[in-house]
Amino acid sequence: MPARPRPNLASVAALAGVSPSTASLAFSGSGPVSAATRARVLAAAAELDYAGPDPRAQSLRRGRSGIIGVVIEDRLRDAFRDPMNVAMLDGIADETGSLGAGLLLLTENGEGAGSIRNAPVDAVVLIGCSTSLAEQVAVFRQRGIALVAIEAEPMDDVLAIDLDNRAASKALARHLADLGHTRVAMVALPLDAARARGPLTAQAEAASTGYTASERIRGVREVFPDATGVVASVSSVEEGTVAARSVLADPARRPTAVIAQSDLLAVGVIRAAEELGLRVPRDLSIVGFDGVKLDGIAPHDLTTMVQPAVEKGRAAGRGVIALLNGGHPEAVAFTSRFHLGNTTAPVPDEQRRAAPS
Amino acid sequence: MPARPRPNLASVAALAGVSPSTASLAFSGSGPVSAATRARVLAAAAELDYAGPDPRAQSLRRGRSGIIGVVIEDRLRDAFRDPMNVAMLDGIADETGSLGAGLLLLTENGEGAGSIRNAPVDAVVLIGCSTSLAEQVAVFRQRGIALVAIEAEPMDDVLAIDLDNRAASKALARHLADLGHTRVAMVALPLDAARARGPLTAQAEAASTGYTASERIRGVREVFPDATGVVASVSSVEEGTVAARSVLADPARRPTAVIAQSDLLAVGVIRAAEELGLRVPRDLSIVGFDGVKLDGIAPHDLTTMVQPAVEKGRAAGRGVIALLNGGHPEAVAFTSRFHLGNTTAPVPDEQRRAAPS
DNA sequence: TGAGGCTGTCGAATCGATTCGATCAAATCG
DNA sequence: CGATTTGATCGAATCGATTCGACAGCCTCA
Repeated sequence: MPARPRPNLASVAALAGVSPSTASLAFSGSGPVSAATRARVLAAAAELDYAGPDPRAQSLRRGRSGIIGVVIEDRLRDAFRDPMNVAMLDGIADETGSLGAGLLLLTENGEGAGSIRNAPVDAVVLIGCSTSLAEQVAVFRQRGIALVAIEAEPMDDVLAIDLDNRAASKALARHLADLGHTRVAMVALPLDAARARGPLTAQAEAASTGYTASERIRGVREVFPDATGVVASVSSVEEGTVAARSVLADPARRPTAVIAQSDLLAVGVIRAAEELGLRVPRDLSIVGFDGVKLDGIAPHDLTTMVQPAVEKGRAAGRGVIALLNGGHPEAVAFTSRFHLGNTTAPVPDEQRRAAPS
Repeated sequence: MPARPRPNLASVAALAGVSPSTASLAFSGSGPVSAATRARVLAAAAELDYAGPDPRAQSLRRGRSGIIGVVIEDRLRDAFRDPMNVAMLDGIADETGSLGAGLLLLTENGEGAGSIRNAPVDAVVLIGCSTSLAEQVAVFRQRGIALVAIEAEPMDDVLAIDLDNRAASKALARHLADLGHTRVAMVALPLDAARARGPLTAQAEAASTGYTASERIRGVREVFPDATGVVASVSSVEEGTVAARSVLADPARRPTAVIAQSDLLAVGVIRAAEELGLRVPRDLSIVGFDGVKLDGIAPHDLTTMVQPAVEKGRAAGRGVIALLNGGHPEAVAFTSRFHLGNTTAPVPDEQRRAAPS
């Protein structure tokens, strides 16, 4: 067998005795083709083992690839550990699936071939991306690729899907303030692509490119201007424990409340507190963010802000579709809902006295 | 501004005063081009706001899109809830990332435009796919797309990455048998794409298209031919609880041990057992599968088989690369490792007496 | 000085399909 | 029965880049 070349539409057309244009119509179904002709074309295709029009050629000709890129500035493993990201992805898929488009996972690290800038996508959704992506965004814009960003610094020609991170964090902080807390520490999400773990210094805060983390910090600072904190390297329970250990290490300057920037981190903080023999919420109040349904933390019920993650993804998906249809969708802003659990309590009297020292 | 058309390589070349072929060389970097010429071309590109060669055209010409499809026969939300799937994905990305290729998430449900069969991918990795995908696989084969399947029924021209599901499950069953258990129930992974929850009937078992689930059942049956069971609709803690409730409902015919087909399900079983006031492992032994690092189940330490999920993904990724390079990689079979936790114990005497009834 | 080897550049074919306008036959209408 | 509409099919241009072979200079070495 001489390993004949892969069949193409032209060869199928030739075998069927029709022109390529007719064969194309027979496959796409759009256009007047007699039933007999279509049958002949399909038969020829079957005989040649032809699988249908080549998607690559189609996408060139049509100018559409049917692929939507999702830029995740993180290792897949880390990104998907956070249920929020998965939920958003699912929301996007929900909406764009009807369009018959697949989601292409793009991570920034593919430095080699510059995979991000060379991806044949029709649109791109940026999830939790830092402003350091500006360069890539510029390329997408040049290419005329529709852009949607979930929780990012506002950018021209980028449809923004936002969350009230600042106000929501402020509400949590206020809740703690109302309970009498004054010594409050934060466990923050990564501030930049480097994702280094460490103390939350003014310097690190100023240099932050992480929009979500920064906004949440700002919200807290509106109530507790001088709150200290540490930065986690990823949103996970383990990382929360590690971060909390350093926050709670010194009994002398131990905070009475910890504001974790995600529920996963918050659970980690609870674990660290338990390790140290602290009772939650009696000795330490803890709040999270996201509203993940966590299991395994019973009897605790985390006080947190519940955010509509799937809805954010859906909105992004709808935005993509609207943009691809030439529409001008408007930015969407979601709000979080306060959930009062049992991980916060008033500051005990002896702590209260110690506070102003 | 007359909204001039998007620039292409030809227009850039014209502006730079060179031929398109030279301009192409200037961009690709492969080929002898004088520094001066390259600079002129790049300057022209900048002036026209040209973002570089169009990926769609490149992929047509080159016959490669640089995209690797990952077929997940499930809703994204459900698939990514299971850390095993995420780990595999991460492993794949690890290896193929060097190739500068992105991962395209393909779910079977995109019935509309037939997105799966029309995806411009160079290779496809099937994860946890049932044999009902045979049709799609045939299309990929026709297209000359490299195929790798993780845990699937062996197929021609599909590189198999396998796990010792049957032997591993048998080992777990044997462990329970050695402890004296005879009344054992299974909580199985979904048997087909329908993912219906329900009892594990002989009929359902025979009709199963889920390779992994079937293999694990068979392994158990080699020790406990008559074990009963239920089928879960997805691998998650909640679903494990739901499934376990029905398994443990009737005190008269309650099993003394439950074999869950995933650690997530197993944790769900533990929860259900605790709900019913059963002590684990004293009243009920429980084993899982996967070796997920689960938190929040302390003081329990699940007895399970630890499987190398990331390594499976890596092997798949390497297989993809080898196939794309025209190689003939060999099938890989991974083995699981037994982990003895504290969720299994000998059958108590009173139960033992009741058993032969 | 002439043959041979590089280098830099260009022409033209090619990847595989889509689509607009043209053509031609058959069917409908007045 | 001639004119017009309708339906099916075909030709040819087009999408945007890559790449092979050819060609012209220029340098080197005998």
